[in-house]
Amino acid sequence: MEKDITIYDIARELNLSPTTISRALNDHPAVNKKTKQRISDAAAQMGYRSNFFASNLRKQHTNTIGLIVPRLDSPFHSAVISGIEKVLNEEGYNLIISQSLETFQKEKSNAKTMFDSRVDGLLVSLSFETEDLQHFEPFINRGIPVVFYDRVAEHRNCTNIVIDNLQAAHKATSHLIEQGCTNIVHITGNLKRNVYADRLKGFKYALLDHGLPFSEDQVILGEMTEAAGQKAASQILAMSPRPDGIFVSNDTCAVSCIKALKQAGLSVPQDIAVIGFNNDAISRVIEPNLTTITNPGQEMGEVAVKVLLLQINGTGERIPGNTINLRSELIVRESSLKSKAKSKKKSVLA
Amino acid sequence: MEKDITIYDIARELNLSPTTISRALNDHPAVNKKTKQRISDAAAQMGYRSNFFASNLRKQHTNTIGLIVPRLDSPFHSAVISGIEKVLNEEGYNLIISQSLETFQKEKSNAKTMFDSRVDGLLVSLSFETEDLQHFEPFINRGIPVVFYDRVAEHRNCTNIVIDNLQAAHKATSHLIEQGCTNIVHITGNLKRNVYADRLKGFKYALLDHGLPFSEDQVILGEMTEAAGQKAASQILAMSPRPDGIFVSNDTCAVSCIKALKQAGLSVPQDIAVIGFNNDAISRVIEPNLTTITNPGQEMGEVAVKVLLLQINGTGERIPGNTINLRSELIVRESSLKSKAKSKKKSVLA
DNA sequence: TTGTATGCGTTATCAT
DNA sequence: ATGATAACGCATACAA
Repeated sequence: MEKDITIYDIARELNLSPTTISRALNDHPAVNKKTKQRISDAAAQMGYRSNFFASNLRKQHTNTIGLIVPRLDSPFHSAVISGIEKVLNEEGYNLIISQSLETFQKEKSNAKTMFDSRVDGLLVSLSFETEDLQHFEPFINRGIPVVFYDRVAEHRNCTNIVIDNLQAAHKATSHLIEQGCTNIVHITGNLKRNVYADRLKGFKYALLDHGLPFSEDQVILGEMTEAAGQKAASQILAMSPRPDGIFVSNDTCAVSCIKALKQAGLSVPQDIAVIGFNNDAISRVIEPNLTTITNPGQEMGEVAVKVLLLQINGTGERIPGNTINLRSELIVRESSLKSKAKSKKKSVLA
Repeated sequence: MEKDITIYDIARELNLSPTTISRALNDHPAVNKKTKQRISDAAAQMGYRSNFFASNLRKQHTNTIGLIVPRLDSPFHSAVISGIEKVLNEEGYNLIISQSLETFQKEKSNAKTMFDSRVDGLLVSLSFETEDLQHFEPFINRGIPVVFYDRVAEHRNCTNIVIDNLQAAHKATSHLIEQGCTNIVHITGNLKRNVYADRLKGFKYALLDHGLPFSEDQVILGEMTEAAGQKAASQILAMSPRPDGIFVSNDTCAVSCIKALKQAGLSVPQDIAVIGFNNDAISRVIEPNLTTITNPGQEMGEVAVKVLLLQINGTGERIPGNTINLRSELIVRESSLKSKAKSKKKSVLA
């Protein structure tokens, strides 16, 4: 349990002032190259490590950015975090993470913790239940940039990173219609969240654009979990006439729905075509493979953090109320392919 | 951009000394109850927030713990992190995370960052390539506790949190043998890592215990990725005589292997029975559903961090070189059930 | 190019 | 029960 060595120790060792040591270690231009070298050698040799806390205390910033995420154990958010961590690590920033577990309450308390931790910037994907953005005001008021991604909300000064959910949903729904579906159900999440509200809009507009009727009965709202998918399936099975297509707002839910449907003796896509969302690994495992929409988590994380860093090191540019759209596309697999589907024997057996 | 308010501001406001404010805010017993109340009211009213950095600088600890994990985008590690975050959040600790991406190099650099960040404790699951534990010595030497989980290594002073991989593998292999398999292949990862080495041992011992021969040809080493599963499948298809059972060290790999096998016209479990590892969601989606072994990620995370916290707040107990075993069990599903498998028509169609 | 002096906000020590 | 003072390690304004 040795003692930490400080710039004072190095200064004494080299007969220099602590100031010079500090400057050299921070690569200040006004330090002699040779002195700089001597100092960095000595520092390395003596096992010096900078004290973040003293430095932060002095500089009034933390080199830490905060992330509030609905849940950690989701393939999409894992990918996002992976992207964030990658960039941040290269830039020498630290990341602190907390999960809201989809509750407003927890999200508020997380925000408070982040604020008290004096993060230099905040990355947020909103919980299902979040009602307003009050809890982020302290950041805004102090000029601490906040960037929302995926589950976003409009706020002056905050940038949003998203995909075009409306368009994606429109594409998915249109695809179902082109496959011959005329009675389509949409399973989605809490409409407070843009992602679900926008997908519902895209769903509606697509029906409209193809001259199909829309009624509220065609929308099933839920938690988008495995259990929710099962429950939705049984609701769908009870509908009459039975729907011939389903557009689900995530793959987890779509997959469990398909499982339940198959168990009930239906065949996908012949009896019901299904489309999911996110392009999780699971979508390539379910049989039939799931048609879905890509949601570039890793890229979204990278972009979000880059935008945040840009604002932190603000070279003036503010980008207020701006939204950045990332590309996403429909990946067509068997679960929606009514036309090309060979009349498999499986359908008979079920 | 208002100015931060400090204990001095509160002190001035209430005509007290900063010392008393500090004590009150830290719930020091030697402060009058009523004064305490006045102070905490004033603090709340004035919007005071403690400055971690000043406090840390003074107290010489950070209330932050570090986590080094092979990859963030894995269901198992997501679950672990979820567990860790949950406990830490309750205890008022911060978590900083970095991923080694399975390389020794990156793990070393991560460790250095963590050390420079002056984490109060470190949680680690080793990368594939890690050769030694040198990079953790600085922590040990400074009395900073390090806890390994899942991918662990023996080290004086460090606690390991694991499941009994040997026993689990033994159970899995025995199950295959009981199902009538006599020519079993084991697909696993880098044997530097305990998890893979122990599973291989369990595999061997099970064969031995049932009087079956073992040869090195029965072991396929790989990255345990989706691609690795495919590759392993083609190797298996080229073997003669063809194996009738496979025990795979993770579900991702097992699933892609099954997919390839099916594509080649084989039926699982009739032609080849398969068992995976981890009980990821994907194991309940693949057809046939995958027999697998539970690996309690969330619990492992919780236990690991609790042990770490115990050592940090060291009430004397050291638990050096100790290992904590968590329960895990075999979950039997269709992919290994040769005996009960109805001769499905699917087998004929393939 | 280098050095001196000071303050960042807290907490520990030692008084009262 | 409360207060005065110093110290944690660093970075900057100012001086030389």
